[in-house]
Amino acid sequence: MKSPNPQRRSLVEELSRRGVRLTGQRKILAETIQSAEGHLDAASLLELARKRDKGINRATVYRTLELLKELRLIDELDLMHLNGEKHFYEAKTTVDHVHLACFQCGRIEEYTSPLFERLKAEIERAKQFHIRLVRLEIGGRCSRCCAKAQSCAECAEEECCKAAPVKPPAA
Amino acid sequence: MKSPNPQRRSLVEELSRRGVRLTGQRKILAETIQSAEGHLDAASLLELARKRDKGINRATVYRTLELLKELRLIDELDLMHLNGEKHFYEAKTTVDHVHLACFQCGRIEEYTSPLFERLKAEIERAKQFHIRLVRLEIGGRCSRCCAKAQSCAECAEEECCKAAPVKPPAA
DNA sequence: TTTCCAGTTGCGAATACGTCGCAACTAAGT
DNA sequence: ACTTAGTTGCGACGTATTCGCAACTGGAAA
Ligand SMILES: [Mn+2]
Ligand SMILES: [Mn+2]
Ligand SMILES: [Zn+2]
Ligand SMILES: [Zn+2]
Repeated sequence: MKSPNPQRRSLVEELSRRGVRLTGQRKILAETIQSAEGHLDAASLLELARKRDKGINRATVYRTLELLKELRLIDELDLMHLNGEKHFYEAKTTVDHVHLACFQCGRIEEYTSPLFERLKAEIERAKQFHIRLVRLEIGGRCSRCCAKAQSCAECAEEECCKAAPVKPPAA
Repeated sequence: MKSPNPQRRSLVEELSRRGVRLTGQRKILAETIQSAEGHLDAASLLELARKRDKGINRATVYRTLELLKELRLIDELDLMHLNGEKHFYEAKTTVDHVHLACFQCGRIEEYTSPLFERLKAEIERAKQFHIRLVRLEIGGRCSRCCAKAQSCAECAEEECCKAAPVKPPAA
């Protein structure tokens, strides 16, 4: 579940570079997001941040997430609302990635593709739309859960998910 | 803001075809969603449905949305949470479409592309992931708002959105 | 260094959105 | 018509997020 691409600068560096006031809370929150292995929701972020500063408040977490979103240093995700309506956050990576959420086991996978980049470029051209951020989220059944399923009874009026052979992405 | 592709059957037809109990409320809600010009949130759907049956309850709206989602007759959208955390709903179309939300004017545009279809196919193959539903949402500035902007001062450390010439999508 | 203040924080109450349990109701099969 | 499993209305509840305001503080200026 780790990001497929490294960030150029740390979130904290990026904040000071942009003249944002660097409070203790912001440093802790930014570093916590950056070093998290997965995708954090606001509550988990608060919990982790409190290990470093017991006093950090929930409102500050939300305000900081808003700030980082605005500055496009983090992305906000739904992850298919597999469990409640909360949102998840991750430090932006150098190249956008797709999120795949398995409805059966809840695992989240990530995927990048030149085809995704081409699609974005096409949209900008065709619609003359200036893209600021992109979210491609997919729900379904992961390979592991597909393999476990004996038949495709769960697939409901649809061709089996085990049919396709593995093949490397072609741009 | 209307769907770019027609549905094969009406939602109500689809419900009875699948042996779902057809209550008055479900008929009204399904028809309301289908005939809506835009993307409805739960509150708007309730309001519209109440024009036909004053008694319809909020809980029924949420339960029906859940049902229609499960049956994959509607899609759920965030539309970039331009205004609150609510979700939006629309009848599924024959081919998936991208949603483009303008942060400046709030307009929602839709877009389909063979490239999008190719990307989905690639993901299914490469990750052996059985896709059940897809949500590609993009936030940025629409062509109208790009045209209105004198300079790209708002674009913030980024190339201007007016640079690219119009070109038809190439699959 | 010390001063200063715009910007930030903690707090608790408020809001927004969605969910639940349960008794009353109804679609649809017999 | 009878029956009953599934559905609804209702109001209370839960969870995620926001807000107003007084106290605090980063960092620029003196
Ligand atoms: Mn990710
Ligand atoms: Mn959402
Ligand atoms: Zn799985
Ligand atoms: Zn616009």
